[in-house]
Amino acid sequence: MTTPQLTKNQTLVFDVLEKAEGPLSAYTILDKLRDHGFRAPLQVYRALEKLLEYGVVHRLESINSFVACAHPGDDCHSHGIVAFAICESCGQVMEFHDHEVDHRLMEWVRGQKFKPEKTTIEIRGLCEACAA
Amino acid sequence: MTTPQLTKNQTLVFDVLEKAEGPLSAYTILDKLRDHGFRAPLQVYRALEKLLEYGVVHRLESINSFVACAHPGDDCHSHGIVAFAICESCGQVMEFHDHEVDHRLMEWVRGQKFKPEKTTIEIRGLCEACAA
DNA sequence: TTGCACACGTTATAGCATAACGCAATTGAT
DNA sequence: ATCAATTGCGTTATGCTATAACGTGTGCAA
Ligand SMILES: [Zn+2]
Ligand SMILES: [Zn+2]
Ligand SMILES: [Zn+2]
Ligand SMILES: [Zn+2]
Repeated sequence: MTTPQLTKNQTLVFDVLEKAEGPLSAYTILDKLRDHGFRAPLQVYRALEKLLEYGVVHRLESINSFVACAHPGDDCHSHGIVAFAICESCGQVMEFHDHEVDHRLMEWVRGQKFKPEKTTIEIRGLCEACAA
Repeated sequence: MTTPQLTKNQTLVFDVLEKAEGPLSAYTILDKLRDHGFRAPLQVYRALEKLLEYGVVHRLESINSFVACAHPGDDCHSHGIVAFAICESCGQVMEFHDHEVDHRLMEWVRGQKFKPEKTTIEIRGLCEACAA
């Protein structure tokens, strides 16, 4: 997916996510953009929808939040499943991928003749700093 | 986790999930139990909390739903990560696990000194019947 | 010009989850 | 037996997450 020129709202939402320390909920993004004229959740959700489509933002299903892609310009997303480690204490997110994991999962779905559309791998726990 | 005797509400919720064809949302469970005296979401959520703790029910993070464990009595959950394939057309869920996937993910977290608490693997797509 | 696609704004509503209070039953120690 | 702690339960209220439905304006191509 090639990323077209972002619109004004898409740029605002993306900038907020990029500058954030960790993942943000849609409503948190909304609050951060009230000064820029945002008034309603849909303004955020519509921008997020496009940013997700372009692959520059990821949705963390297990915490209903969104995060800027940590590998911009990388082509990893086109040939692999993205995985996340999420610290439940400080909110830090690590994005990674593992071809062997991808391969095993895709072997399994192939055996089941299952047609995958979107795969979620999220590990919640404590990062090194917080576990100490 | 050994499963103690379930309470009345826990039994009702679990029975609904066991008899269901696929995953159910908490509010769908609530509706199915109104005839049995359920009036409020908390009655469902409190039962689910225990059932999840006992490991007899799983939560599907990507679709905000709950499903009865497909491997009752199995000890797989104690030494591996559970994965799900969810058909977005018919709602059918396949629960499986793959030691190699577990191993690779745990290798990764060990390398990062990340302390995992709960891992989610969910593949959304189309089952064989629905993809045809 | 006309039709279409798209971004945007707004209001309302739907869907998911928990806080906070109080009561009753159970358990386990004194 | 009594008291305290724990647990389950019921209820009301609230908060968080997400989308439906309607209308506006703009740019572009047929
Ligand atoms: Zn990414
Ligand atoms: Zn941390
Ligand atoms: Zn299971
Ligand atoms: Zn299906």
